[in-house]
Amino acid sequence: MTRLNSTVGTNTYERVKRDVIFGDLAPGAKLKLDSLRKTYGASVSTLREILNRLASEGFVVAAEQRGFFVKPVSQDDLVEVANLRILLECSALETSIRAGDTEWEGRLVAAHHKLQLVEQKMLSGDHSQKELWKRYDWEFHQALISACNSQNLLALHGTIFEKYLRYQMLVLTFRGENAAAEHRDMLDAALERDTTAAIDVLETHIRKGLEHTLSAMNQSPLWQS
Amino acid sequence: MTRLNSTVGTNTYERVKRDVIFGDLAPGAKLKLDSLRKTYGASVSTLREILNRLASEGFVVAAEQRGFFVKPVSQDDLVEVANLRILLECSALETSIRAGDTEWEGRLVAAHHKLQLVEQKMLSGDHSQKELWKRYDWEFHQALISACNSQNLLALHGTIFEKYLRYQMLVLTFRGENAAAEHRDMLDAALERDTTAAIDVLETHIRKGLEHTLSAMNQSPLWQS
DNA sequence: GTTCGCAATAATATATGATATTTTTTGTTA
DNA sequence: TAACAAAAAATATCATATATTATTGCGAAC
Repeated sequence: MTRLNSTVGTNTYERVKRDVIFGDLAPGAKLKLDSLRKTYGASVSTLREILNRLASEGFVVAAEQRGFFVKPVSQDDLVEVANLRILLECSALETSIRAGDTEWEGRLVAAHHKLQLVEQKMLSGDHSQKELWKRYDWEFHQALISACNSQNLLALHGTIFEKYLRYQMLVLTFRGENAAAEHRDMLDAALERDTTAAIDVLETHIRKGLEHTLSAMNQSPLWQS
Repeated sequence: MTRLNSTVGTNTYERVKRDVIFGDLAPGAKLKLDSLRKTYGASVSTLREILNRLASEGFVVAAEQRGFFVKPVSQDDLVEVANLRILLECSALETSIRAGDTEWEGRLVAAHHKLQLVEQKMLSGDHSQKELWKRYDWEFHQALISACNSQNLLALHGTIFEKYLRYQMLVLTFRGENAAAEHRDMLDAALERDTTAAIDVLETHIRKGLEHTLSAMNQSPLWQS
């Protein structure tokens, strides 16, 4: 019973990636193959396949002949990632609103409903389900752009979103009522097919999230690399 | 004497990637590990590392338990790639023109000079150096956006550019005087810091290239997947 | 006679442990 | 303290074993 996925490689890949994104593997940390072998219970070659994949996605840095490291974090990098998320997600949102059909609207309200429930819970003080919250956040944003008709764009956006998410998980804070309101506004604008309004809210949403994360990074001198 | 790069992995990676981009490995072809082992003279594990990397970059498709395939081509995919190139390259060009210094201008004129020389040669009938031409084309576009101040953006653009290039190599045609004129216009606009003009020419440049490639694909029914 | 289902076999992919190379650390001497 | 050699640790690569998928051949049913 090794999850639903069949191969050791795929399973371990997801575990390692999750551990990078959620900070269980610290930024900049050396990834010694032998240690990983013990931690994840996979062979060196299998782990190397995984690390190579993660390196080309940018979650890991590969240094020729000197092994692998968790990708370091920096404020500059965060700004780059946020700007890229704005560029990709806004562009995808525009075509998605234009092309979205009834099915799309259905996905939208469904995703927002689930997200909104968790957000309410967090607003009332229950911060126990951060991972679930972030998953629903991802699903909502994903639903918004899902009708953009470009697999390539969706794939690129997916990785960028995950990189952005990593920074959010590192500072571990919740922007509360504001973020929830922005999500509501985006849903409304999308259903009304008000492209410019939707894009506007989305850009603000990301920019505010960026500032929020940046100032949280400034608070603790850990990330000042 | 195995090139300048040290490891077998890196060298073979570049060879395989080149063979995908230049069509020596046909779109959709099965990549049997044992055959590859003979062709490239690297072990199966090393090759799997390479194919995993190429898969996450989108040059190869990995099918769980059924191996690897060269990424198929299609007109839809080409359109996606071209649109993504427009999105990324225009955005990068804008900030690059804004932020570029004298060093940047130097890189620009140097890159254009080299490109222009090869283009002249091709215009006068000498089509013997397509690979060099494409390399200079890449270097020129790269130089234009090199001052955009985002490693993340440059990396993403790099891969998209290579995917676009692959389609151009598959149809193997030369757009001639027009493309050369557009390159000249871009150089001029960039040096004059005329952002909108530069972006305008760039977008046209890519759109015309797209149409050119699409119609070449329609000519031969090979790519009608 | 053809098609379908099913076993046996071959081909292939995945995963592992062992070996060769390279880098890093340690310890000794000038 | 610096330079350098030897030892240790870690990476890169390979050959091989295991698990999965694809193919072939055969017999039963239509």
